[in-house]
Amino acid sequence: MLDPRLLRSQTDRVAERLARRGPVFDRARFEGLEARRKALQTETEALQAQRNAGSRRIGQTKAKGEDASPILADMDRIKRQLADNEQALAALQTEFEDFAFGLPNLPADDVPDGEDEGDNVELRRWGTPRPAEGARDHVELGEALGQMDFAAAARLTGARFVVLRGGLARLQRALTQFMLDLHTQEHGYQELYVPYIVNADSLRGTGQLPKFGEDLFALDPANTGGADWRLIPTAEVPVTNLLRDEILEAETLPKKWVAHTPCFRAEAGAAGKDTRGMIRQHQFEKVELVQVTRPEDSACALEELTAHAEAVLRKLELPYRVVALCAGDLGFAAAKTYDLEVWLPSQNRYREISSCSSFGDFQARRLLARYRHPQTKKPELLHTLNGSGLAVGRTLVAILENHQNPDGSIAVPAALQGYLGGRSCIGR
RNA sequence: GGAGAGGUGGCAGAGCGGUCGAAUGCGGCGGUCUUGAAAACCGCUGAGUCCUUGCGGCUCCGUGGGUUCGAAUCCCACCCUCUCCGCCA
Repeated sequence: MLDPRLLRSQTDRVAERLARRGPVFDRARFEGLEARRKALQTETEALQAQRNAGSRRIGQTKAKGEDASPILADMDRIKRQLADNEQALAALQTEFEDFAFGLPNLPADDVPDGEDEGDNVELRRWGTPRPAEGARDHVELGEALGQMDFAAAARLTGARFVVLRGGLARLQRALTQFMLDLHTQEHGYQELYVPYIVNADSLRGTGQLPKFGEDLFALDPANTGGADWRLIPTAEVPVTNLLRDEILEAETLPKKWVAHTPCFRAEAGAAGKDTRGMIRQHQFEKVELVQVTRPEDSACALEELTAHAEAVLRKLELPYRVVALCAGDLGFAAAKTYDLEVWLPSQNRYREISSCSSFGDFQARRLLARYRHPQTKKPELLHTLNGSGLAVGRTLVAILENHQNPDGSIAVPAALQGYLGGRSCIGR
């Protein structure tokens, strides 16, 4: 969430920066809420101070063996008024929090202007895109190999799932191992294993709740003791929430974590989009990079993290481009985002395969994720970043489409062959 | 799933319903001493938040309710941890 103090003290500036995303900030509503909160909170805290002072006096009076009943009579009035005030304040605070939690992050100053996807700015390209002519798509290739089966998955579960067999199942595993090894051995990340089911507090911490609950699969409360547990939509949730309510020592920073998890997305509102193939599934594998830095280091860390994700594409010999998202296309919690888009010849265009974002202190504030400043010794909010490194399912799609041979077999990039028992080709 | 014990500051660990945000120890920071370090001694040392920024106020002792003028302390429910038993990949 945004800094409430900044919101109050520099409302103009905040409104201006939020306006770059579009009409997301109802300023009149904010100012109304804020005026009521201020009055009510000040009054309530004053009453609490009276109550505390009165109670103390009663204790002292009784200790001296004197009669405390005059004070007690006065306390009755304070008590009743306080009960009313506290109730009203709690309601108002809930309303205020709902409002504040609904506000997206401020775009970083160097984020390009723009309303939507069309205004994103391409920064660089790598590799030579394979022409669309003669290129079969991954569904055709996978099914012809007899190793990618959507019909079977539909029978097991429903739409937007897949069964992989033999070489392609192994290819997915190989891709995962390759990515983990690259990030841990060459890029300095620590590998984590984390729960795939998280509670509502964790989802609030990273910003999936309260706004985006419909995109998450929820467990039956009958099986959770009534708790609100969801399947993770990304490893970002359990990994970043490791910081919740923590105060880290400065010398332990930056934290660089990598985790491979399945990701579960209800994809509410995506009906009709990418219904063919493995591009948009309810369940997919992802290797996620997370960094936690001091505030002054987060800008560099984003460049570094993006380069780490790019390294995967290069080693897999997959043509891609890097795009800076414009203000209007930024995700809710992001201050700045680079998307990596891999070339898909069957679609004759680049498709997102990784999204690398800096969140500034937006997530850290919700999480109360802090570090102790070496000079002031005071806790200060950390900066969080993450990016896919990469989405494994989409990487598999890209491998198939970019490295297909005329006979329908798939050439295995050199970097991956060691993970496939030395094989250089996946065929029937 | 059953039985028992327990959740208090960075850690360990006290805490008769009444100046308790909380003894004490360790750790950390600063100082004295020292050529330097250690030891010893002295002092400081939780977090969040509000406003009229004051040597201010409020909130926080697993979570949520309740009793009370007043709750870390009493009552209820839940969560978690540990030990033992059962079950299980």
